[in-house]
Amino acid sequence: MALGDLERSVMDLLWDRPGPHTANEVRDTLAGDLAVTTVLTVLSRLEKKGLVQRDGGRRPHRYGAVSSREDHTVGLLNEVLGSVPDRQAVLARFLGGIGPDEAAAVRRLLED
Amino acid sequence: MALGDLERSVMDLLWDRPGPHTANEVRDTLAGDLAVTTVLTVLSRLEKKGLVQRDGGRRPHRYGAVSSREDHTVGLLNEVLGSVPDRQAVLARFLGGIGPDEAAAVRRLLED
DNA sequence: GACATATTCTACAGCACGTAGAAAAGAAGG
DNA sequence: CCTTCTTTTCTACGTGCTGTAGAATATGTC
Repeated sequence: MALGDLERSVMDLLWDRPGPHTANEVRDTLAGDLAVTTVLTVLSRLEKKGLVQRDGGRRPHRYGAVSSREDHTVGLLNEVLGSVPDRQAVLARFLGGIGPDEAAAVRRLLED
Repeated sequence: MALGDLERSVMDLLWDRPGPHTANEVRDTLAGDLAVTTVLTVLSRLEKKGLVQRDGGRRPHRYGAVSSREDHTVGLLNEVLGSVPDRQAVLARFLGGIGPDEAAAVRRLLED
């Protein structure tokens, strides 16, 4: 599920700042001057997409990211890789394109 | 630039079959019963997106993919990775999630 | 030139997203 | 309990993208 610009900004905010947030906090932290209802709409859509979870126990409700930015991004990577018949071939081209420093890092990451 | 379902089908077709194709060939190969104009519209949009190139020398025009499916997909991967502040952290989680066989393949791919 | 074929223009419906007002629901204080 | 403030939900609209294709135009063939 692709994200729009504002949805993305909200997710970035939730990822960057720890803990659950109220809609008003999100609005105050976001750039620009949005209405709270706008933020609430976006948060609801993100919730429906499974990216945000809401604590609706007490008011105001608190919102937080369901998974980390890294896990979410890995999901995107696998989605992209799933759209292709030869995953290996793509990885080959990808690895061929990364710099030597990053290649070393990848090698290091594979020790386990 | 994200692709719609039909756009994706057309790209898959151009990637799977070699050589440039006419709009009619594309239409005949695609599932469903689309009008040629539909196919032409999609091909034009894909051309505008830089994914398809057209040989408009003789009629009917011939269309082909600009880059391989693998190169295009690598571009998508890098786009996804570019949206994140810590690329390395995402790669770490990604590599942690792949199977041992694929990890071995990646290791092998890094020999060069 | 008449006819067949191919391409471009124009158009529209559906959907996702940014955006927010109006209405409803809940809290808080007197 | 009644009023008032805050928060949430409903509803709505403009825009841009995509699937879809007819109408109009251009090009090739005989």
